[in-house]
Amino acid sequence: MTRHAQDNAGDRPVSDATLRDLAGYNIRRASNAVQADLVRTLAPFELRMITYSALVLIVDNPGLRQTQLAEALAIERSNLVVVIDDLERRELIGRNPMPTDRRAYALTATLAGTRLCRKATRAVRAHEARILSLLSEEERQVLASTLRRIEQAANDEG
Amino acid sequence: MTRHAQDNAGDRPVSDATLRDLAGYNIRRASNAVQADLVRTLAPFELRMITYSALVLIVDNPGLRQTQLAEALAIERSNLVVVIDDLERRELIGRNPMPTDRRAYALTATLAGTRLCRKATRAVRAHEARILSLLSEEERQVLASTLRRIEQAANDEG
DNA sequence: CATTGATAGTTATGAAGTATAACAGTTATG
DNA sequence: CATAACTGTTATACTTCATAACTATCAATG
Repeated sequence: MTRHAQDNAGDRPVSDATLRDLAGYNIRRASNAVQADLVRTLAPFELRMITYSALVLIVDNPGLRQTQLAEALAIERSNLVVVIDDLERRELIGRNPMPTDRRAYALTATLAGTRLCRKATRAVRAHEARILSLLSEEERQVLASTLRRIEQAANDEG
Repeated sequence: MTRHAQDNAGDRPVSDATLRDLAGYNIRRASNAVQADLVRTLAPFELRMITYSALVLIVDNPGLRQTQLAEALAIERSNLVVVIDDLERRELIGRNPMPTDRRAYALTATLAGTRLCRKATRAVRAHEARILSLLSEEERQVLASTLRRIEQAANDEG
């Protein structure tokens, strides 16, 4: 594919130049690396990525329904159930009856849930500060905006 | 967590402002979206992401061993086996004996494999051109370089 | 050169993530 | 009121990913 396709019988370093030209490859590699690190950051709080994300959204959007939350997290309703079960069992959130709709639950964080969320978010921010220490504030802004445009464009393709 | 934590009993849009402040969240969302789209692009070639990536690396680095390939792809040796099995069954690559080491295989692409690789890469590039059409050439370069620095920093954390 | 330890590829297995279908209870609609 | 649609749930299967254990082979050391 690229210029230097040479015999690799010896232990030459493997060239991934073709793949490095692809944005999808670079995004995925970076995502995996950051993700793995985030998992370690959240482990002390006994939170997985999805559990943490759900908790944040519940704290920020008290009263939302599970269907809304699943959509915001871009996961299936059915897969959200165990996540909510976990958070509820640990009394970090509550499933409250909705007066207007007896099918749905209004999700709200407990005081403990709000506190844990705050602590975890501080840890995640500290972690990101280390990861992004090489980037200027402007570069971070540009990165965020670029990624959002890519996400948008990719979703529109479907 | 953020400024506007308001009751969401109605159907207000869900705010993910706290998570959007996190680079890890933005990277993951963009990665998932692009990934899903890439899967669709590769489907006509009956290639999955990992199978495609493996094929590219074999074409670009003829003669490399499976352990080298697994490391380059950042997956476990054991999980690479089925990928190589698939490519070999379809006669896109070959496991050749290594004269210097009878434990290892020298992986090489067949003519059909090289051709398929070229066609698939063209399709992926065309797909990326659509996804990235909103970005200037300079923005793409900046993105690639930024992502690589992040990947590097995150890996160094471990 | 024999023994010991490391390495390449493989297999089996389990954990985690993800997608689909079906169901009961409830709400909305014609 | 009857039908359709929606909410949360369960069951299920498929994919991805990591780990341990195994065979065959190579490398190193006494």
